[in-house]
Amino acid sequence: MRTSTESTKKPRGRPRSFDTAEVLERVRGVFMEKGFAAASLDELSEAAGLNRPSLYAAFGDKEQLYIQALRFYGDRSVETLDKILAGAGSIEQRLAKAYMAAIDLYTAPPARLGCMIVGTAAVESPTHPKIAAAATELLASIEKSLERAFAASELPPEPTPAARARMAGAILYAIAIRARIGMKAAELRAFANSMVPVICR
Amino acid sequence: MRTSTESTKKPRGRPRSFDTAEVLERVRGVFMEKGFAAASLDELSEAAGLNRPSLYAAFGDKEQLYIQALRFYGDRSVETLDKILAGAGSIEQRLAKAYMAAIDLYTAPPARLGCMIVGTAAVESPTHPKIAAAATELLASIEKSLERAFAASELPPEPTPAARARMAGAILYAIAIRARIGMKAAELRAFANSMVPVICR
DNA sequence: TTAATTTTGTGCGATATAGTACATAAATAT
DNA sequence: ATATTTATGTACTATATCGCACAAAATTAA
Repeated sequence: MRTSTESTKKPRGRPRSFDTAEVLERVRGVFMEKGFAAASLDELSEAAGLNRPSLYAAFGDKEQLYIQALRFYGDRSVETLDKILAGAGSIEQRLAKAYMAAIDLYTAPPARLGCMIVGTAAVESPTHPKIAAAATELLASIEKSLERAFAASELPPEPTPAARARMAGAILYAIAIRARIGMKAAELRAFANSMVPVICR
Repeated sequence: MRTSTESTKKPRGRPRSFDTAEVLERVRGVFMEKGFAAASLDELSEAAGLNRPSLYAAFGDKEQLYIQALRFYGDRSVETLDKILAGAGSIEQRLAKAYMAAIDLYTAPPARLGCMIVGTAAVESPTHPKIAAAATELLASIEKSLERAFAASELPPEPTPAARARMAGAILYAIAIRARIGMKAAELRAFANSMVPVICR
């Protein structure tokens, strides 16, 4: 019986010369720096290490490629967030840890590119409904993850877990924006740390 | 003696057939919908009602045109914000009013395009330093405006006016992002209203 | 009226860009 | 071995995009 996770089957034709995850990661780097529209397929295929026809055959057109890179990035981010929030320590400590990890990612040298969802997907949303849908879904996942953490915490019930999650999410998005516009990591960390007790009051 | 505000002098050659403010406003609409890179000069000049060479002569290249539209938008936004924050009512009421005005702007039909600074300028920042500089300046103006309002209020001094301003600004940016990704005005208003007492505690 | 000055608009050119056709290469199935 | 299948890479096409040259138009200065 064939399951969808059965990956040890030998494919029929010539084997691929690339690893999907690595290509999506490299492609994501170009999209993150330039945005969707300004990233040319020449740059993308060069960064990916394979040429345009192979890109098209494997991922479809530019929009589909972008969405796959976005989902790849977003899913891993949500996973990381979940792991940190499910870890040890007080909710304040875990939230702070999540912010620090996000800031590290958003300000990773050499450039401070922020978050792909907030930083480039949002711009394309009005003209690319599929990108908007993916971005909406990912932000919802992030806030669900935060909400679960608040719901499982011993905080007062009054600002509801959902309200706290919206607030914590808003701070995260603002951090991403500020990173991309040029704010340094140290300043971002100070801001995030100052917000943790406000959210967890 | 000639002052820089002396505008009643008769210019020398053929008079312009357009109003600068109106052109910048129309151009801004195109940039807001498509973003910087995806907005073509053909679309821009058509929306502006004048042809490309006139656009170039009057505003310079695409980047300069974008920056002028951004500044035009940003300066007016800061002005409006200042006016609302300097108005009557408690600081809570004025902050809420400022958020409601921003949400009206961000969700103005037919599309929900959010804020030009947060929504499109941030994306271009890594590749266009001049746009990054303008965006940084404008966000600083917004936060200065908020800070002045908090400093003049009777709130407890403990979260400093600057800290409150960073927080209020972060909420504003998150609203802009969520608007552009598709969140409805009613939901945004509920979120903003829930945040006002937290900021003004 | 003539010269000087600035704006306008048609049209051009160089470049780049998205997407694809087609022949070649590398693997498995029989 | 031969056929089948999938991936690769060169080369191509159609389009569109940015920026500008240049002549005509509209105004003021003299």
